[in-house]
Amino acid sequence: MPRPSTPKLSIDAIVDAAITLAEQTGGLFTMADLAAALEVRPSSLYNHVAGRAEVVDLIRHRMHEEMAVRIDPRADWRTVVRESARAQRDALARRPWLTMLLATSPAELGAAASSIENIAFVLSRAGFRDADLLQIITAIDIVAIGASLDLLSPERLYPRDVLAESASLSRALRHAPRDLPRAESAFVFAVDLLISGLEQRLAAGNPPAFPASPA
Amino acid sequence: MPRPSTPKLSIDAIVDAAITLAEQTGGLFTMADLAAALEVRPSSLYNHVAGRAEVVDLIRHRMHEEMAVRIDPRADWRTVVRESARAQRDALARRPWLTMLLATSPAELGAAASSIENIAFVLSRAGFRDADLLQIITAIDIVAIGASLDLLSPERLYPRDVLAESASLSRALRHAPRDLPRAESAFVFAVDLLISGLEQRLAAGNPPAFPASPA
DNA sequence: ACCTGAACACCGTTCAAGT
DNA sequence: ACCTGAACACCGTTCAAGT
Repeated sequence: MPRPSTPKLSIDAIVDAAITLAEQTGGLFTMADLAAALEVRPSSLYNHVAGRAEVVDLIRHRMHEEMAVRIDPRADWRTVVRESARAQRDALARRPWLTMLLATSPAELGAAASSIENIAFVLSRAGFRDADLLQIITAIDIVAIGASLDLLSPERLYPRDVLAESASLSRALRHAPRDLPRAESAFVFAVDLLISGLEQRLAAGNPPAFPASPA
Repeated sequence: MPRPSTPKLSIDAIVDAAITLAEQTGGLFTMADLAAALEVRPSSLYNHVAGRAEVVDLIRHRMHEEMAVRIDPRADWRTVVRESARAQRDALARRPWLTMLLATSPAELGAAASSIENIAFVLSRAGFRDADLLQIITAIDIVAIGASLDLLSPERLYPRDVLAESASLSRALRHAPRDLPRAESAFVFAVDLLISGLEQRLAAGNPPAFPASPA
């Protein structure tokens, strides 16, 4: 029974199924699996999308929408930095294997632009130099992306025999906090370092060259 | 002429060719291409490696070796942090599309363990708490990995029409430094922020809870 | 021990045929 | 307009056959 009166497929349904599939299998989906999940033959998909690459693009677009945070332009800049890093990391952390899709995303940042505009506004008002704004925003990105990839690493990073010969390292591991997963607490720690560094930069009168830089 | 007196293939030759291929094509290699580059039929490869997955594992191992830095245990901790972040990012930056391989690497950190031991030693001697060492080391990782992925983003991130409506953002872009590529200067900036944050943490007497954390 | 050619299942994609 | 089945080129992998 080809061509039912009401279409079985839609772009949204395809993207939904692809994301669900990616979540279940851990990052890969085949057109065959995608078709099966939608109870359709593979060739039917091509009536709605140009190919697998377009499905990936659509997923990417969906993720960028998820990452757009509502930033209150009157909030404290520390809160804004912390919350935007958090929102971005959480969106990636929910599907860490898709981080790679985002990293290679060309320009696609239209959806996120309004939140970025707000971040830039808040930072600017807080007293940061125009010349630093892009770097600060990118630094937040870097930490969010790096932290979500870090999430793919196993909880125990070092084999036992390595630790036997590494006094400082094994001491570090023995004393590491256990209330949160390693990747989670490291993310919070890194963001706090970032904010603390920014505070110091503001306090130092916003120097053109970063004080710690030339060493 | 099958079976020449001297073998045409070796594991090292296969890994070398696979890396070269990955560099040229931008991250993907097929067994067919790999065989062709080695002037051999695809099936020959299976006399030396179990399959494509093992080649990927071998590449990963090679990269971890490259990332192991010689750390002078007597150096200043700031220098150590900066140099180890740099070494790790550069190794990834040379082949950014392989960063994903590293991110998912299970445990493989034997090769890097001695440099990490040295970093932990230096940080510990500088006065950082045992409970913070793993988080500091992971924060360095996060920035290095995030920065190398950032390298895959295009130089111009925001489409023109977006900028028209974003006053602060477009002002940020106009004033952004142009002496270095965006990804490069953002990496240096982020590492400097990290170090600056760590300095402040030391100066504050190494508080158990990070000062900036609860907000 | 190691290279080869033929074969397999699977992949993404195309397209004429149906309604 | 939209689903289908048959077909294509390509992929990773296996294996008996060669030396």
